[in-house]
Parts: sequence; structure tokens; C-alpha cells
Amino acid sequence: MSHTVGVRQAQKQKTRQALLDAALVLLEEQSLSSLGIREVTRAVGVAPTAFYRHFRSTADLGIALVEEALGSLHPLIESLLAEHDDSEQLIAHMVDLISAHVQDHPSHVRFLARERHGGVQPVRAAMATQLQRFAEEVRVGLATQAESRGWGEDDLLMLSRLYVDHMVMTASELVEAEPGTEEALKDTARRQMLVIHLGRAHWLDHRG
Amino acid sequence: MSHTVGVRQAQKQKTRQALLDAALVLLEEQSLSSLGIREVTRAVGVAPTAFYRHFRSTADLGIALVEEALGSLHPLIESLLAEHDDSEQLIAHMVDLISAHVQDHPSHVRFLARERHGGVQPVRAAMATQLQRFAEEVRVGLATQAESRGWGEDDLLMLSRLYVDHMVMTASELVEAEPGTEEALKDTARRQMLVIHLGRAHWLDHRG
DNA sequence: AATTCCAGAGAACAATCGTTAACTGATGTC
DNA sequence: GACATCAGTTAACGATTGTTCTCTGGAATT
Repeated sequence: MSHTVGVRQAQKQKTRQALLDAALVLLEEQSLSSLGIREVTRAVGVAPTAFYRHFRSTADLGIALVEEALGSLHPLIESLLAEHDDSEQLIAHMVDLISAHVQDHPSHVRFLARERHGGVQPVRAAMATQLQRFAEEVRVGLATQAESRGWGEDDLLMLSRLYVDHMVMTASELVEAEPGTEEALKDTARRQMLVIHLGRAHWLDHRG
Repeated sequence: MSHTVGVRQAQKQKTRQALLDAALVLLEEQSLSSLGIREVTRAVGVAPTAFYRHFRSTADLGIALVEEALGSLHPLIESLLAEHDDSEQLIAHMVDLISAHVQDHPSHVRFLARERHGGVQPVRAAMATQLQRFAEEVRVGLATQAESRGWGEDDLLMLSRLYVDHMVMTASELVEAEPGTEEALKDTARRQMLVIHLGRAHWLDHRG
């Protein structure tokens, strides 16, 4: 990784990123299936046809946004899972991590919430794949904890899905929250995760 | 309720319903924010301007669809909550009820999942109001159960929100499920509700 | 220095859009 | 039976859309 990528490729990446950024702003008030190519290029200050040098369609751009929005989250989750032994402490930090991420990248989170069940199938598929990866990672993380002794693999995956879905739900609520109501939402989310955690702790009682 | 509503109003209701039905079909493959007025009227076989006799805009139509899709669910939930004492049995029936509703009205459910965080603010607001009503109703239902002795009102609302959100999530997953995978999804959903139920049963242990 | 490559510009296309205005004719009212 | 009401039609408007083809000028290659 010595020599720079070349003026040409660098400039191309720059406009590509500008297209992604502009799209993200526009998508704060509409859905991907109504996003126009001309609309995006106009916001960037570039000719409509330039769009095709980077993306085949707006659906293609949407997939790129999914990677951008979720890709950066994997290391965060992984390290969080690794550095905590105490589960209850982990819950508090998990909510804080989500909250911070929503504050730092609100339009990314909004995009994810909006397009998760949105009108563009390839984008939905891309997100589903990524979220499955998250559930898998969480499952691996949970498996190392002492509380998971005696758990079957499918039950563990069931539980991680519950956690992941609750995280996504919390993020969606936080990004649409009225200013000032965030703390109450975070508190509710923490208590809900605690309910789940308590249920997890007594799962084997019930089964056995 | 003796005399009929008049030929005139009846005919108007008929085209209004036709517009709603056509929109629902179109919305299976796109979002509301990209739904065109002409597109809907063309599908019904009526002049574009006729649309304005019934709705101010597509957002207005979206709100009507929210009422249609969620309104019919209230009585179902209410009766389900009323007719069960045993909580675990209720879980199984709740999942069955959701599953049946998804099978009977897939496009309604798809619409709800899609527009809950969609690009049209008034529609989001209408849905949020309705879902809050659901959480409230579930809270009242839970309050009558023996397991809720000693629970604070805010904790009960926290729990009902968790239930409602999980129901919505399950419905979303079922409506997008590959044919043949529904049963596995339902089983996972039941186990997840059981985790929540177990957490609920031990909530006071932890608090006290 | 000559040549190739390619990101972006420019012009033009047919199609679609939301919205207005003025109308028609069956229904409801008296 | 005369009159008013109003759901739906027809025509037209300017604006915007996705996509194509051709062109340009600087970077990359040789």
C-alpha cells in the first residue's frame, strides 16, 4: 500500500461519495423507491449522466448505502461483546452504544429503518444478509458467556435474533424521537433488555 | 339504520374503496412516497381528477389505509386478551392469530411494515398513534392478570410495548418469509415470547 | 511525444407527472 | 317536474423524469 491510487481514481471516489452523501440527505424525507437520479446529481452539482459511471440504478446506490451504514457497526458490536463479562453492565453499555451511534449517524440509521421493509427488493435483501451476520456474531459472543451453559445452538440463535431485533427497534425509535424524550426511551429500552435477560437466565428452569 | 345510504353515496364509497384496493396492490412493490395519483386512478379505470373527490393527496390515502389495516385488529386483540387466563397458552394463540392475519391480509401487513418508518410523515404519525393505542390496550389486558401483581404502571407499559413491538416484528417477518419457512419463524417467535414471559415472571425477584 | 482511456458534460427523446379549469349528466331535493 | 348538487370526465399546462448518443479534455499508458 505504498503509492497513491492515482488522481483519476481518487476523483472518481470523491464524486461517488458525494452522490452517496447527497442521496442520504434526500432520503431523510422520502423513500428510496421515489429517489430520482436527476435529483441526486442536481444536489451534487454534476450532470445526470455522470450517475451511471458509478451506479447502475438507484437500487444499486441503495445497496452501497447499506454497506456503508452497517459495515462500520460490526467492529463496534464485536468489541462490545468481547470486553464485557457482566451481562447487566453490558445491557447498559449496549443501549449507550446504540444511542451514541444514532446521534453520530442519524441519517444512516433512518435510512436503515426506512428501507428495511422498503419498496426496493435488492436493498431489503442486502440488509437482511447483513442483519443475519449480526445475529450470528452476537450468537458467537453469547456462546462464550457463562449464562449460555447448556443452551442449544438454535435456542442461542433465537435469543441473539431477539437481541438484534430489539437493538434495531431501539435505534429506530431513538432516531424518530422528539427532542428531550430520548432519555425516557433509553430507560425503557434498558428495562426491556433486562426483561429479556431475566428470561434468558430462567430459560433452562422452564425447559428442564 | 333503516333506509339505505342513497345510490349516490354508495357509488362514491365504491370508487373510494376501489382506489384504496388498487393502491394497496401497487404498494406491494413500491413505497407510498413514490405512489402516483395517476397510477392509482389508471389501475381503477377512472379519470385522474376523480382522485381529488376522495383524497387530498396520496399521503391522505395512506392515512386511510392505516385505519383500514389496523382498525380491524383492535377487536381481535381485545378478545384474545380477554379469553385467556393461562399466559403460556396465550402466547401460542397470539402467534397463531398473527400468522392467520398475515395470511388473510398480506398486503395490509406489508403496507404497515413498509410505511411504519416510511418517507411520509403524516402516515408515520397515524400509525404511531394506533400502535400506542394497541400498547395501551395490551397494558390494560396484562393488568388484569395475576402475574402483574405488584407491577408499577410504567413497567407494565414498558412490557406491553415489548409485546406489541415483537408482534409487529413477527408479522413483518412472516409476510416476507420464503414459502415453507413460516413454521420455523412461528416457532422462533413463540420461543422469543416465552423468553419475555419468563423475564416477566422473575421481574419482581430482580427488583425486590 | 503519441496514443489510449474514461469521468463527466451536453443535448435531445418520449413519457409521465400533479394540478387547474370548465363540462356533463345522473341523483337528490323541494 | 323544475332546480340544485356533485361524482366523475375531458382537455390542457408546465415541469420533471430515465435513458440514449455524441462529444470533450485531462489522466494514464506506452
